[in-house]
Amino acid sequence: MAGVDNRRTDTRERILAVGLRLFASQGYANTSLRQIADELGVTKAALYFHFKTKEDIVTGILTGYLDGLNALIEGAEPQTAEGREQLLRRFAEHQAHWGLNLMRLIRENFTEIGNLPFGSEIKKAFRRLLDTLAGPGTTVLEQTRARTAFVAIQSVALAAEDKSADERELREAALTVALEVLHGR
Amino acid sequence: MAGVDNRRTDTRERILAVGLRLFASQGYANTSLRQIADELGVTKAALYFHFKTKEDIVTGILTGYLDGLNALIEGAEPQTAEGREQLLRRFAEHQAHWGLNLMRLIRENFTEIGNLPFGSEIKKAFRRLLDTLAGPGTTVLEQTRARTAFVAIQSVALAAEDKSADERELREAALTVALEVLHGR
DNA sequence: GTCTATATATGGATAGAC
DNA sequence: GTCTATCCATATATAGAC
Repeated sequence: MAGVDNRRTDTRERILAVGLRLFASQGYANTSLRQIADELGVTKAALYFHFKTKEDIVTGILTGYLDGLNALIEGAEPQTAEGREQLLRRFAEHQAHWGLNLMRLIRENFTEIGNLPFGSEIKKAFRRLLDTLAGPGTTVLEQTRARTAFVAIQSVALAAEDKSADERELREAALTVALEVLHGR
Repeated sequence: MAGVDNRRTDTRERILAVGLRLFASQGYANTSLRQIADELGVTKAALYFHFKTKEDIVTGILTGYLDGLNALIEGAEPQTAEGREQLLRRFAEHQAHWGLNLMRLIRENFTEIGNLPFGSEIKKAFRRLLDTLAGPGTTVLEQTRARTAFVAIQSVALAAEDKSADERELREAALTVALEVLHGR
């Protein structure tokens, strides 16, 4: 039957999970394949059965996130204030869905990730998101509002680092503030 | 006379300048001493006359920034709303004074920098700044406002990346939005 | 799918001459 | 203050056995 003989068919997923955690907490360049392999109880060579390069691992971690982000932007209605607020809400949900470690990997390792070929796609998506969020025919002040709303959502990862408050409460507060700043309350 | 025979007494400063630019644009781990040396037209070994380790270079880059930041926080009056707004204004000036590359080095390489011994001091200072900015006896919502005001100022570096708008205008808009978000308009 | 062994490159750092 | 030469550790990646 399906699912019976897959004792280690999940190795690929486990590599992605450990890679995400280590990349997020130590940085991409500072995390070696040996470290990932050790945590999984395998050797470095085993990783190369599942991924051709180190970069392929981080690509595997980020690809679903990027696809969802692009879908968000694609489906937005940037002409109306309601449509832009809706986009901001969906972005907040998207961030919550992918979790704190992925948020940290992207935001707090922005240079490292953004300089990778795949990472530049994420940078492009972020820029499209900011432009869409700001709306058409935008002033610098409106662009600043959109950007601030965007980083307000992202900053949940910063707050959740060593706070006693629970993540859900932090997300709700961040969304509240982000929404009110988006169009000047 | 002083200043006559200093053809290369400024090498130390030039190392810091090139290091800042490369660390900010490529990341700390991804920038080799060889690359810094090449841009200066010297060899790696020459760097070791001026700095004992690679880490000492990034410490030299960040130390003035950290001292100024701590002085800001020390001199703040966190008991009143006016005092907290004043702190935010001074933080904005401080960021402007140290420039975009240093802002990027800290914010967009947060994991790499923050995991260095010296970098953890900056993380601590940021946390003190956030706490001070939020004021005494703070709710989650007020903490979120303080954090959002903080990242709004930081996000100038993100905006200045490929925009035609001038840096000064971006800074003013960021401060305006940050101030209005700090205490809920 | 995972292992051992190894090729190959590059990094930070030091010794000692000039 | 800068150079050449080198040490040494660690990194990614591959070959081939099991």
